[in-house]
Amino acid sequence: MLDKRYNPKDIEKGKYQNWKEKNYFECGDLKKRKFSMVIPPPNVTGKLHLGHSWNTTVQDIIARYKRAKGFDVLWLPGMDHAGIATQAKVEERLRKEGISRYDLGREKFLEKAWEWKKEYAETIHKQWEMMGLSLCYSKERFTLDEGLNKAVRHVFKTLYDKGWIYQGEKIINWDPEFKTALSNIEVIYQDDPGKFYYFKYYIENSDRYLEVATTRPETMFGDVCVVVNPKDERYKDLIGKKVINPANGDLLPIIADDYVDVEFGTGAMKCTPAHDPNDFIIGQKYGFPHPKCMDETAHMNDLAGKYKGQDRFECRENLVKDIEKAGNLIKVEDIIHQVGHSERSHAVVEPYLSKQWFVKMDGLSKNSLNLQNSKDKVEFIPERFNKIFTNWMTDCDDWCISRQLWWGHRIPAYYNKITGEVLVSEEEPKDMENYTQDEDVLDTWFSSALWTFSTLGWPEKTDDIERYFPLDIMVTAYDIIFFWVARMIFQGLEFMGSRPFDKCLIHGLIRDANGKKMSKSLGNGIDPIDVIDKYGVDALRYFLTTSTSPGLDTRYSDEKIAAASNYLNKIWNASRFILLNLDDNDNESNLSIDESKLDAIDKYILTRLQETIKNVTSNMEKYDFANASTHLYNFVYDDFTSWYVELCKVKLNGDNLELKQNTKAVLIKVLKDIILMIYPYTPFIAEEIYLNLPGHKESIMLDSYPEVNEKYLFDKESLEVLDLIHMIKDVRAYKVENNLAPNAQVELNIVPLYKDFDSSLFITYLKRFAFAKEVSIVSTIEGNIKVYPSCQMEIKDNIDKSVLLEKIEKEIERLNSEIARGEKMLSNPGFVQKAPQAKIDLEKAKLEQNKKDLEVYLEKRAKIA
RNA sequence: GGGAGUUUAGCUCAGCUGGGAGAGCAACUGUUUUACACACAGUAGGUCGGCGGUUCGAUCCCGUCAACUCCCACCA
Repeated sequence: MLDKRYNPKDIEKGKYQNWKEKNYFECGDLKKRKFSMVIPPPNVTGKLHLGHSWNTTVQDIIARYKRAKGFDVLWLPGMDHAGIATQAKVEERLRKEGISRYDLGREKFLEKAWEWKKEYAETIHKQWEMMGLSLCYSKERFTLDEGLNKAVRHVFKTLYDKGWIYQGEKIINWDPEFKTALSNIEVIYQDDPGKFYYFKYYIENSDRYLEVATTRPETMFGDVCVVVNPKDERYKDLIGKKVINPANGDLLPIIADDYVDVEFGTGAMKCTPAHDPNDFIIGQKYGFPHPKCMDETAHMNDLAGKYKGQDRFECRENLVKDIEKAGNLIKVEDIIHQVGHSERSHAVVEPYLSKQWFVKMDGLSKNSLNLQNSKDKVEFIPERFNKIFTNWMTDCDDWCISRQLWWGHRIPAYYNKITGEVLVSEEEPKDMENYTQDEDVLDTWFSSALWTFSTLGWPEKTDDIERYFPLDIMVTAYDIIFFWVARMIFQGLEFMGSRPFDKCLIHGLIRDANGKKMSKSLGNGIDPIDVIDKYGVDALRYFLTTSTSPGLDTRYSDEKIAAASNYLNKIWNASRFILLNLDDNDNESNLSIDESKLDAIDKYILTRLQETIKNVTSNMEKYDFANASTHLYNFVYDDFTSWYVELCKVKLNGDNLELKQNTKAVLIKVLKDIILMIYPYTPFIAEEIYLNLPGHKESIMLDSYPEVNEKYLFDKESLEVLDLIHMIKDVRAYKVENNLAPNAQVELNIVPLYKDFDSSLFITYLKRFAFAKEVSIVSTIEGNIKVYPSCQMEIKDNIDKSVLLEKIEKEIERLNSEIARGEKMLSNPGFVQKAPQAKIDLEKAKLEQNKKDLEVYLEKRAKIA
């Protein structure tokens, strides 16, 4: 039997281990239709946050729902080695012990990194368990495991042979802290305060000078020329002459190029090919060299003369001071400008000329765009994210994939020690002694991009690939559409020849109560574990998946979790009440519904139940879990606990044993369906209640999702019970209005409006729930009248005529305005001609009813007056 | 500079293909009614951001303006 209180901690205990041990999470039943998903692999860098909880709960709901719907569900778990992020953490840990990765050397360092991975994998497993995720653990993968490495090598080699992977010397985004190249999307631009320095560049052998402005004076040591616009009248005569670089006295030619904007700054631009992508293009165009003035840690090199060894910002400051002393500083403007920072280290990214590996994007993106224009496209939910995806695909730069790190897939390129020739090969060359392997590793996302099929054993031809690829759905937040979703799509297309998943369900980010992003530095992060401790995991899961709208961000709030918890408590207690009413000999068979004995109230709840199953299911199918849950919530509160369970108490306390038994059967039936529908959201409480129901299976995980049953749809009885409910409400309101106690006794008269009106139903329940001393069936009503579709009701009282008249007057007024509205609508030729027939009929019926009601009230008024 | 999203009750948000706006929390009144005070019964609260258009009819469709948020973009 259920405890008096819903206590999440107690009921969550042991369930997960049990499910896991019984292999309920595993897939492989070939008799069933397959449904497959892979988890977006979390980084092995730390604890999971609420964003993960959200993302994985959505998937768990899908997995559990699909299993209950009879699918063979593969939900593949795994983790990401997260190159830069993890390496940074490991290095940080080492630094605390006073050692650097270079002290250890590559091999030893990697051992440390694997230790780290092991440690954090354990943490992540624990958190998955805590969240109740029904993952197929037997299929678990890691982005750096042997199989995935094989896939990576194969992909690299294939694309290289095709010419779609190449090595090139380009300006890339350099992270001077982690000393590695980054891809464009790993750079975060933010508005930083900066300075715009205006310097005098004297014309050679002249007193005249050119004003040149820059935000990065330290790069002046890498300058090769000054560029002006050929149309710029101010400088026309200077083109071809030379100016003196105020940083080092070098002579720089003045050249002309359209690229320079006459309006911007001084109209004269210094050009540093090795430290700026645009300058690089200009440098190439005019055949300038491209000297670098910094080393890989963004410290100045030989070119910077006396500033050698200084950090770039230190050099900037010193250099400006020196130029000022020399009288060549004109002014300094404070500006706010966009500065690129490394996504991981947050260091200011240095555009830097460097030899790196790239993935050529034009062919891959064209294929993806074609896919999205075909009927085989990946369906984004919500759809607008397709546009985000295709916009990005339409013009994206080549993808820089090499990273100067150790933790990751090492690039399968080998350089001949003598000739320097490059050999790209999936396996080490046989004469390895003649080769050295490329030192670099691949961008983490290179392996993540293959996650949808490499995890199934590709490039081997495995049964899992055959059965589970392509995946049915991918669930992820919108912030990694470019990093991950896009790359999975083009790689899936390239190597598997099809979209990697049919649908891509995009959700938002979780924010704090004020709408701010949760972050460590702000200290506004919420640890899922704390929430679980306080409210239980079911409440957290329910909150995460129901108080959100597709594709939008959501705010965390304690109140919302508390509300979820209250809801679960409600279900708990309703279950408890129902179970308390069972006796020892009740079992599955004597609790099956006898349809011939259903009364109006049973028919009402069963009808509403069918409608609810229909609405919930259709929303589950659309992956709209918020909407689905709302339908269930309303049913649970309004129809089931507020009315049906309350009304049933009459029958349960009565002495009609047959009726009582059938009522219990209906209660159990409705409760069971509710539990089965709430189960994907809140598996723990659902399992606990489920296991207390008669005729339960070994676990709710083995039962199936409720289906609509046409034989439980009843119109007339539903309508009558609805009227009964309205009557009870009206009587209650009447009492409040007249300062009567809630349980004050009243006398009621009822006029049935049709022949087979079930008067005993109304009498019984009005007595109990409206505290009616007496309910009489009459043919006409003298006093305080209320009108319903199936009957009229009078609350007998001795209010004086004037008050009664006033009330009737009010009602007449209301009806008149309703009738006026209806008549206006129906006499509008436009409406009658163009509105759908159903709407016209509805309005006509409403008008008729209102007219009828008005007549009743008018008659009443005449009588009293 | 381009693109997307948001704007509905005091707060957080729903509102499904256009046909008289809803929930949760908060507020107010009442109730220890034998599942639940984590509850029940009831009440109050909204020119659905502004303007214009389409339509018989607009919170919903179109245009425009405003505010906020986010993404993308090489302006030195």
